[in-house]
Amino acid sequence: MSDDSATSDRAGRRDVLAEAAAELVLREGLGTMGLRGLARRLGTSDRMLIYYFGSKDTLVTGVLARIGEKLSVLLQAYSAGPPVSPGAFLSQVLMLGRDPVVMPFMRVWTDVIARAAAGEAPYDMVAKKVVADWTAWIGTRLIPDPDRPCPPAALLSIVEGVTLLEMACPGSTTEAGPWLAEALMRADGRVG
Amino acid sequence: MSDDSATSDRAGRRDVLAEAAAELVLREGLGTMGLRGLARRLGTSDRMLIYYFGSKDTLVTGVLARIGEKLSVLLQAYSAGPPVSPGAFLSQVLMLGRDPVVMPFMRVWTDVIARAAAGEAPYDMVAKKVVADWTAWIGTRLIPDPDRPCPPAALLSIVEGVTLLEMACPGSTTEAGPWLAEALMRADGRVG
DNA sequence: CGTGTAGTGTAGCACTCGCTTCATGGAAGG
DNA sequence: CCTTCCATGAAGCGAGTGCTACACTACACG
Repeated sequence: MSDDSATSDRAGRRDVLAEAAAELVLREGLGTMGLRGLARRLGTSDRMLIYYFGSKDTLVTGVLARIGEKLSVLLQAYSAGPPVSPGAFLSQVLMLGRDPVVMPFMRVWTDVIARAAAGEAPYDMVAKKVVADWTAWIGTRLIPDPDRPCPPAALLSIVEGVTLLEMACPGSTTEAGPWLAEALMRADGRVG
Repeated sequence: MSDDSATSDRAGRRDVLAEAAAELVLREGLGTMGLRGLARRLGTSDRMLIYYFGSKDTLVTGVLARIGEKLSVLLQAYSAGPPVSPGAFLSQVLMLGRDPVVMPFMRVWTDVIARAAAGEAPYDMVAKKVVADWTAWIGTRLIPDPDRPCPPAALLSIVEGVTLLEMACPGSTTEAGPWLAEALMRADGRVG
């Protein structure tokens, strides 16, 4: 019950498992989320995963929520600067997406959204929150433009599209990212 | 025993099944590609699908190839005009993607690419060809720009991203598409 | 007629999936 | 010591998957 023994009670053990699963998913992707395989990699059993999480769906949503928290901590560092134009933002985010620390998060989120697009539960629910969080964050990072307000979903679409294509056909988007960022920056400078 | 004849009953029946399956997938998505469910909707049995196609993978690739042929016929009509700028092209394609006839194709291809991104066979192989075909077609539709050649994958990324986000969170991209097209068109007009 | 052969229905195999049931070990508490 | 209850392993359930073995019909050909 004391803080140093927080890992000995049930909630603590569940937390440890969720954390380990989150690290595993970031490392190896969502394809590892079968109960038996996941349990084996975590050094436990499917029986115990159900025991601690109740169902696979709550396990998945819990692990993804934890991954979301990790990412939001990471993004704090990038939210410190001043708001920027859509083109500059896209350039920053595409650069950020190639950071080896951030890349696993992009891949997991894109995978979540892809599964949601296929109608797979519980990813469809998670995806709604992920998209909402991303658009909110993007909104705070953009210079407000009363003439042509940039919908955050526009930039999110580009990031998701580039990430998806890169996952499906590695190397196919090496030129696409920089060109898009530069094109939007050209558009930034073009006044109505 | 002359089944090497071009119009053998067996090849014909397989063709009929592939065509019906293609129509079904366009109508209801790739989620309907389980052998038993697919067979039931086609008025036959899983036993017969394996009999005519040999395996599910060849069935899937055959059906997707047929869908690709259908789309390329559709796109012929849009390949008649002169090449355009990236912004104009994006505007046209995003409009095209809302055409009720073309939309099912976009959804299927995006689903294929999403499954490929997850490493699912045989979609990973199909996706490579789909991406190659799309980039080739986009390449023929763009005005060559010696200064800033637009990588076709850039426009494909946007189209895939918008489609994916729209499938996962319907309505989330209603403003994104037009804004992106207009931004790229602004960039088109910006020289140097 | 008999013999083959192409098409098809029925049942089933071997596997994976999420999840449950049962039994046990072992520590906490009286 | 005995009881009680939490954590865990072993096995299994029911439904799903792609795919196969077998039997049967209908037709072709000698």
